[in-house]
Amino acid sequence: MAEKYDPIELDRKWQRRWEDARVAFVDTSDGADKFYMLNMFPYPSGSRLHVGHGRNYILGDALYRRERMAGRRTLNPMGWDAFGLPAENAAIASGVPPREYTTGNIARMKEQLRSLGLLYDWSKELASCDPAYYRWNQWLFLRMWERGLAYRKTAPVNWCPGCRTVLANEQVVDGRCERSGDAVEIRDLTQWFFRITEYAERLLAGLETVDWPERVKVMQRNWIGRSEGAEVFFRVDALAEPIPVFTTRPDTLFGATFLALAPEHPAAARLAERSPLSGDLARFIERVRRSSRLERESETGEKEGMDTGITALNPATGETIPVWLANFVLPDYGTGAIMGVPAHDQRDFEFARRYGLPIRPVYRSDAEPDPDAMTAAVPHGGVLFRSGDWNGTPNGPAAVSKAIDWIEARGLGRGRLGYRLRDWLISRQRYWGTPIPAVHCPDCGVLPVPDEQLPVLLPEDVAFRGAEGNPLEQSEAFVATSCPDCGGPARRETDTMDTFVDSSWYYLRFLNPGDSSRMVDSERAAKWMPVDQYVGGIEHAILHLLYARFICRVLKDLGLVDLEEPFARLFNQGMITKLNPASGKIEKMSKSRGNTVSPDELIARFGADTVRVYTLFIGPPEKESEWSEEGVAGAWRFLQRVHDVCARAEALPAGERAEDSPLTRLAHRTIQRVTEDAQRFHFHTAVAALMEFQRGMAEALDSGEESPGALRRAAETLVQLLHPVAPHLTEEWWERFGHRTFLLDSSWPAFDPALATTERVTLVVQVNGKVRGRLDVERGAPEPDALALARADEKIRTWLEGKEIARTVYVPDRLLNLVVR
RNA sequence: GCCGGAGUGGUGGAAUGGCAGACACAGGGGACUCAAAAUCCCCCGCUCGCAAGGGCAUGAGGGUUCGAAUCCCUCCUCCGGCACCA
Repeated sequence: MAEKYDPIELDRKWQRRWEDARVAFVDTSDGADKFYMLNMFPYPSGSRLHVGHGRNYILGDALYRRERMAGRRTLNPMGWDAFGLPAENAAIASGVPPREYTTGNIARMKEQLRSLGLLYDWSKELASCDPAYYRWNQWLFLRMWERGLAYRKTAPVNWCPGCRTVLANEQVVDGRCERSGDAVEIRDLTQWFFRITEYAERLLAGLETVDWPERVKVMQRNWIGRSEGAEVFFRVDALAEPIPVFTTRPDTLFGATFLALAPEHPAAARLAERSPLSGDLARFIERVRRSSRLERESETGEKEGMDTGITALNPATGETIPVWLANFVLPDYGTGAIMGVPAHDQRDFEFARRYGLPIRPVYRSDAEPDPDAMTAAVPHGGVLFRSGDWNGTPNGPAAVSKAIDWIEARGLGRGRLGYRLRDWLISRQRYWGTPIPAVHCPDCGVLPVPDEQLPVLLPEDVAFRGAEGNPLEQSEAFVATSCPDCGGPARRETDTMDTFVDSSWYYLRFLNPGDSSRMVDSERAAKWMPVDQYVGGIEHAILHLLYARFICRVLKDLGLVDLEEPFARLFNQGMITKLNPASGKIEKMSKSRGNTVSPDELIARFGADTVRVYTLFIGPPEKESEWSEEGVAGAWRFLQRVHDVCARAEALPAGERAEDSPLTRLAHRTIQRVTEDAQRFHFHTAVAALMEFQRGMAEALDSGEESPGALRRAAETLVQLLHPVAPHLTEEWWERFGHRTFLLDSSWPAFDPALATTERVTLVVQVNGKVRGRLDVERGAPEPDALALARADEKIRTWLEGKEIARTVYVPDRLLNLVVR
């Protein structure tokens, strides 16, 4: 046998070769045969990657190499989502400046990616903390400000005490900060927002056009939360302006027996002043405002309210109804005010019962519901009654639109859509992010930084003391500026942008990373966008993916790109899990749980190819899979065997034409299987097919029944098909088989459908649907032949004894079913 | 509660209307070796049977079909999302 398989040496050799040749470089000025594939760019964390992270990149690299061999000019860039809290926290903890910390992490992480044999077009590398990058965040912000898409408002916002900053709605999970887990407080603050709600309809519509996992699309639809309804105006006797109410059931307007306002509603305070219960109301408003999100949203939370003593007019009945403040009315959904229809809405019902408010049913199925006997709201159903002109209208969408028409005709309101989606709060009271380019002038107000002054640089000579808050506030050199309008002394905005702004357009920047003249190269974007295949974790199902879709639309409206959906196809890889010795349970692999496996040691011992083979073989990539140390050894053994069969085939002469032989047929069948599996990312079954192929080759080498040419060609096919999974070993053999160019640059093998089959097939014979025998027949054997063979078969004959064949079902090359009586 | 996904040997999984368990891992047996490691070969769903062979089996129950892990209905369990959103 030839020399031993030395993966460490091969890793070194081929990683250097690929790098020296800049194999992954793509000229993006040319869009011919383009394929843009992208892994979500990572945060350069201070801890080393574990094999769970590795799955994402290995899968991406295998896809990249496969697409490339299939003949596409494939772009596979990499960059760094380099702003964010950990670097700043590290600075507070250890005094290392965030930039230095981040740069060091990037270098280490890059080396780790390289050691896995991952190929990226590093000529397009970018880092979001680079002023050459983040200046375009600022430029975009200014354009959005001009169009009213970026704005400042004072509102109750989410405050994370642990992170000491506000958060977007999307970053609050179950009332807690998604990062730190701290309970989120509600504070009234003046903050910067992006008007994503204006794009709600377009964001929903676009979901129909992308090839994404259904669950991600469902999550986004849920998050946007569209509902159709109407805005109805209620005249309030103490106020000049009527109060608008959003409802999805305007058809129940005649059943509205009270009006309820969120305590945060701007009219609430004014009502309190005019109310005889002024003091009590003010205290109630204060108490509700101070409650945490956790309390406000908890399911057990009591519905609490207070009568303002002021009345409104039900616009349909003309009756006087009381105006209440209620804690269950949310300030930032709809109009922050509701009409209470206790007969047909469970929440309103509970509220009405608690405070003795009247209940007035307007839908009846058989008998009229008795308000006094009701123990719960009556579902909408039957027909309307006690509803004037609408009486007799059956429940359904027609009733709703009839009501809207009626309301609009009388000027009492209008049809409207409601969304659960809130505007994106982008300001952060932290240092390590893009400075928001605004100036506060005592005379002129809040003004944009002029374009020519961009970028507003993040100062790097600041002190990190922790509890004192954003170091930018302490940096007089940063804060002190002059007003762009009057020239007088002014102060800079010290909030920075949510880092999700950075990641919402980076995929475009890979096309012109060094371009200091513009944010996006529209021509190249036209040629290369959208990203054909995006790969990343499910944790960004809403956050990053929603923001990126939004910003892409904004860029379209700015005329910079001509598309709405940046990511045509999305793939979410499943997590890697492992037994956690601490808890005894199988859990997601993570540093904090202490159940990580480092790829570094495995690479040092078995080489990168083994880690790649096992990672891809572990299971279907979209599902979570449990890491097993023993499984790694299996991958290693397989590569060893591949090495052995290649070594045995090395000395054989390359054959001329493919002759028809069992091995050739196996090769073509394997090409077909691997090609199809790779197309649906199922490298685990592709590897299984290659394992069978390898064994078939070993047997053919032993038997001596195959020609040298067939053996040698099979070895080359094996090496080609295995390349996306195990690039180092396969490049080595490709070279030793006499090829002068990279295997990576070879053409993916094509299969001949006529050869991707065997000549003889096993025909299953069933009697009454049960398998009773198997026949070895020639492919394409006609039914009478098969039937004759089955009748002649001794085993099958015993099942037919004394029976009459009533019917036969014949599926050529597969099965013969004899139905007997 | 609503929506989405999943449930197959000891384990990861394969098969998406036609041989259930490919390919691996673990386990058992053997070869090589003074021995060990490495490597290679064989066995490996449950059950009845000396064997030949039979029966059962893809969360549970029903249905469609010549034939169901796969399609339909009812239910159970687990995972994920949304949920006081008017």
